[in-house]
Amino acid sequence: MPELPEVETIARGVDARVRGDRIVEAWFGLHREPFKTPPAQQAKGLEGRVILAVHRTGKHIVCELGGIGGIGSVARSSPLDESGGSAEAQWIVHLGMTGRLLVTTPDGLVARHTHARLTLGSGRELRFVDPRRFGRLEFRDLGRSMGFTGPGKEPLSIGAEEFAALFRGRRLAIKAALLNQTLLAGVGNIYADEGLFRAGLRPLRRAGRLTRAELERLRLALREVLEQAIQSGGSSVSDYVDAEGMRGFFQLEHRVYQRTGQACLSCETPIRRVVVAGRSTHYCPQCQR
DNA sequence: ACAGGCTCCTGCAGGC
DNA sequence: TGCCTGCAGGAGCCTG
Repeated sequence: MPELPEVETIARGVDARVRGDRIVEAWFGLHREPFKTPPAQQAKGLEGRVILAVHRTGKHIVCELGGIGGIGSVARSSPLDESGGSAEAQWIVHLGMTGRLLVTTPDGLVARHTHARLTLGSGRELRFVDPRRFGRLEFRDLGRSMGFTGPGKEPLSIGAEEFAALFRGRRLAIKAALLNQTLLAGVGNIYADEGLFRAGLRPLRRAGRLTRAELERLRLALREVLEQAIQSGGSSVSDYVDAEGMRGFFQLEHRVYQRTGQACLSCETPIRRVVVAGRSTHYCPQCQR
């Protein structure tokens, strides 16, 4: 399940392969509603545009697109800033649980559950594959709507004060709060568990009851684990692969996630599993208080 | 306003 | 061997 590190890895990989390329043709499979923008409208909006940059916001992949027509936007001398600078449109991809965004050669075998194929000027294709269809695709014309900013704060850059403020007065479990994308954007089930373990905090503690010192441990632990995971190319637990179809390696560094019953790597106490906010949650009853 | 639960969807594992 | 059930979960929606 792609979370911040996996999405970051994919966005970087896609950016490296398609930046400056033009979308010649867009094809969308006719499925019920894996789309936030109707498929026909997306295809119409995408065709002819140059991909200026691809980056991550929370768990979303944002493709910044130039205008239709002239190649002025590619040929510009000043480099494009991360937010897309003079982009005129955006294609926003959320991978859900099982989504993949792949850059392939045109003759590459079309995987089952391929819902979108963007044919690029270079001849390559950008493909969206999503068996479980929890993913979402959205097109935004920036002349008509605001650029995508994401729902919550970025865990890699948020400061201590702002982080603490997110949880103040909240009665829900800290684990549930971490999964709430309108607070922090990008943390999912794996990194919530791993961050809480590294911070030594029990997932069921009420968010608003954590001390300032505990919250600061959590903020730093999350940042550390997310950065390490990005270094490793993400975690491949089910079917996650990057833009090239390669698996990540951070699953080898998981200390609690999906280690129910196994010895804690710090104290050898068996790792416990409980359900919080409908999600399996793994923790060490000895190390986490 | 907030919190918790249900729902979508498919693939896979486990049990009989 | 083959079928069935249950489980995995991000996020939107509904309810209390």
